Amino acid sequence: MKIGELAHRSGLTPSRIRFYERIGLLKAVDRKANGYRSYPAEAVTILGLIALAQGAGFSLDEIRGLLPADLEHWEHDALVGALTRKVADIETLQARLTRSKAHLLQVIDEIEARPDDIDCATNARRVLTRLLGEDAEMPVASLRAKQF
Amino acid sequence: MKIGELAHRSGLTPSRIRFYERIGLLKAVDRKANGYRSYPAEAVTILGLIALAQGAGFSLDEIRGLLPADLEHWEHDALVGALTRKVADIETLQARLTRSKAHLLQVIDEIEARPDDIDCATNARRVLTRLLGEDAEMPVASLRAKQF
DNA sequence: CCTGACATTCAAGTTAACTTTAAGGTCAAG
DNA sequence: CTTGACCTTAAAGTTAACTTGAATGTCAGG
Repeated sequence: MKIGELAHRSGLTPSRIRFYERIGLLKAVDRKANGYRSYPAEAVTILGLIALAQGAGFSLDEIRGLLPADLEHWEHDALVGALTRKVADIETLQARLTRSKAHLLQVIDEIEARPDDIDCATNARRVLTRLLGEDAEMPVASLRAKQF
Repeated sequence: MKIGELAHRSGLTPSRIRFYERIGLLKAVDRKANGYRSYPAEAVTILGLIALAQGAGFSLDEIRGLLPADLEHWEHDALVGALTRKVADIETLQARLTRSKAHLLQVIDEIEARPDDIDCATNARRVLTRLLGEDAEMPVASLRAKQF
């Protein structure tokens, strides 16, 4: 299988597949006489697995550390450990998101539920003062992504 | 107030404050005769607000579009709209994280609960086949962050 | 008057995960 | 024998949000 077909079958681009090879995520593959890469059927599975792991929140570096040379021989303990840590990471992030959401809803409420006897400027000051009194959180990259 | 003191009081670095000015997030500030920036007390509030908004998931671009020239005169509708959209974004991300977590836990279980009459390689094939049959998710940047 | 802690600018570097560009080889079909 | 769809490489560009570096200026204290 040439790289174009592998790209088609895995849903990745050829440049991405070559990139993965360059950074050592994919081991160097056989070449035909003309220099073209020639992939075994298993490559589709490997690429699918990489995409899957990425979707679950693993970086390419992490994936490289976990992906075995042979798809049938995994380092169970390292793998289960990494999966377990990722679950914990997700839980941490979920807790943050829950707090962020509650904060945002509170601000929306404070803006919309302003009593008639308080003018906008005063209400703005009030909200600002309360907001800046609480401890701040660090940015969460994924919330700024155009698409997720 | 010079930039060093503002940095100290806001918890940001001077370079970051200058950077915010350069990209138009902070309007150009008064200068002393020697060229040093001279900030009003309000600047601490503005920077605190920017950091807060970042923590809630807003990009600097988004923040620039929402921050008013005068902290007491906000564009209520645009602001409430943006806050509401951000809440929706958070909910979308939370749903994804919940699915990811469930997937990870299922994989952990399939690895650990392998029946004694099935060998590792067979179990690996079984898990892989099931995994790659499901529809994949796109990467979530925040799960790969070193710190969050 | 000198030293050290500040301040200034502009340009370039950082990170991750790719894509794009440029310049060129291969090959089947018409 | 030419066209177009592939393939190759290496290097540079992309994005966001900063930081770092280089070269230089300012100023208060001893």
